[in-house]
Amino acid sequence: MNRRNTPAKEAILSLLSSSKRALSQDVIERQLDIKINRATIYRVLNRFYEDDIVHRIVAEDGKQYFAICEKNEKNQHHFHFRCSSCDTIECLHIPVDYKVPKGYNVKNANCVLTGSCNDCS
Amino acid sequence: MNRRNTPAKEAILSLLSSSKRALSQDVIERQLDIKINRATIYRVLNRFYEDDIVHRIVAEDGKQYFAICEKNEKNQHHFHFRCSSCDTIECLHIPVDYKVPKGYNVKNANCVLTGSCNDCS
DNA sequence: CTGTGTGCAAAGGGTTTGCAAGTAC
DNA sequence: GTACTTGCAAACCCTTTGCACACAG
Repeated sequence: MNRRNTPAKEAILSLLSSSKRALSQDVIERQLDIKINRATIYRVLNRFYEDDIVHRIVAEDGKQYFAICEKNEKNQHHFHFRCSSCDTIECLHIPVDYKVPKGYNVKNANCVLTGSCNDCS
Repeated sequence: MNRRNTPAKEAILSLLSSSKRALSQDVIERQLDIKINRATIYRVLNRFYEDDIVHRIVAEDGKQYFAICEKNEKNQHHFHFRCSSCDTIECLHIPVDYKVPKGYNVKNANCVLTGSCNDCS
């Protein structure tokens, strides 16, 4: 399964790279300079996710948000903060600390704190 | 906005009370003895949620799961564990420990660890 | 030229809503 | 009797899929 470079991928990757926040498909579509189809955006994001280029957060609103994986936190679970006022999600760079009962195996962590951020408080 | 006791509410509350797991609407509908409409189940669950009778978890699959609030953990955020093999969610009774940057205000926490549980490992 | 990527439209799955009929109190 | 509840069907929203065409390598 080879991957090809296309304008759509470059645009989405560049947008994610320049954003401090985790973005959802609709926000990405709105912020892109070029018009890219909804389905294409999802396909590109899912490929980035498979290739560990981005991580995916599912928030309380049931929507998926995507953010670039920073090198030093790759495969490292961290908290996310969702501001319900400005409806953005940001990575808090705080590692998630937990212990699970014996026999349990954790593969992924989806931790989102919701409230109001510094700008909105 | 008064609340009335109805067979639907009693049945759903009793099912949630007897379950060790957080349940989604489809599972609730399937496990109920009496037939209750999908929309009604959601309305009852949302009312329970407003009244702090249950808490709501949104998992990576984007679905809502509901579990009875235990007295001693009311308003206390704890981890949840979702087993991707048997597709159940359970409350881990492990408090979520975090600190947020200055000016941030946390109202809710939605923390789900995903992996395989003791039975499925 | 071959196989990956894209747009479009439609389908899918979970959740909510409008409305008329039912029922708790 | 009044206001809350329910069932039904349809609407909504986010995400995925099928298919034909476009295009990167």
